[in-house]
Amino acid sequence: MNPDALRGHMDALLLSVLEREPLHGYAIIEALQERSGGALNVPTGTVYPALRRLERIGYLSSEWATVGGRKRRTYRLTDSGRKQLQGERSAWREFTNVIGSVLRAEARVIG
Amino acid sequence: MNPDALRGHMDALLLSVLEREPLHGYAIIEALQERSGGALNVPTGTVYPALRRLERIGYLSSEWATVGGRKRRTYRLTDSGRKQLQGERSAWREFTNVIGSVLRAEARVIG
DNA sequence: TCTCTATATGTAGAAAGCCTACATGTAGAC
DNA sequence: GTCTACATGTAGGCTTTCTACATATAGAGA
Repeated sequence: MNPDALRGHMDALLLSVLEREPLHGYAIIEALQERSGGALNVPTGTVYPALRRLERIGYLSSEWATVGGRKRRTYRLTDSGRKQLQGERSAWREFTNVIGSVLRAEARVIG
Repeated sequence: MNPDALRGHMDALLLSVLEREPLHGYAIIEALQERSGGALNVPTGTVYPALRRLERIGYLSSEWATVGGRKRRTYRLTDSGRKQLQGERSAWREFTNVIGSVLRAEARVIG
């Protein structure tokens, strides 16, 4: 998949995988792979800065934990983030409808 | 619609509106508005550079014409561009499937 | 005539976000 | 001792879209 196509949809993906339960960055990357059937391989250089950005905005909160001798920063959806996720979902539906309507127009006559 | 969401999909949109017939830039902008039900208002500063880029790549060819005293640069799909459009369409389907599968996963248990 | 709108193309520079590449460190298997 | 999986992070580059501006003709209407 063209990686640039993700632009502007990363937030929706991250908020979405955190909807069910809090996860740390590495687990988020794995969750994206699983849920996408292996299609999404988002690099760490994309995920970690994005998570920090979402926390700065207020959609996520984080706390450190040590599990099996390894440090994890676990992210959790805030109320604001949960609300935002709803907005992202409806924006996604609108987006696909709009682009889809143009791509499917093909030889159809408009007017 | 969040304008940044268009990133990476502009090419598909432009190639798509040129599939039926050659059009000049201004008409392309109008066609995008019509086909999207008014949702797509792509600024000239986006369209004109993008068209030149697509021509440089080889997906489009262009020629000048004068209609009603006004100069138009009319763009037309090349064979390469027509082929690319097919690729853009299947990439779009894959893209929506992948993102959609993550966004719809919600409370569903994976595994 | 003057003005305003629609038609028509284009550039410069900013903004944003995703990517590549690199840096660092622990745990456990072999 | 080495290699892989786990785990987080930064710096800088790259691409593309956007905003704002510049330019010009045609035609309607006052």
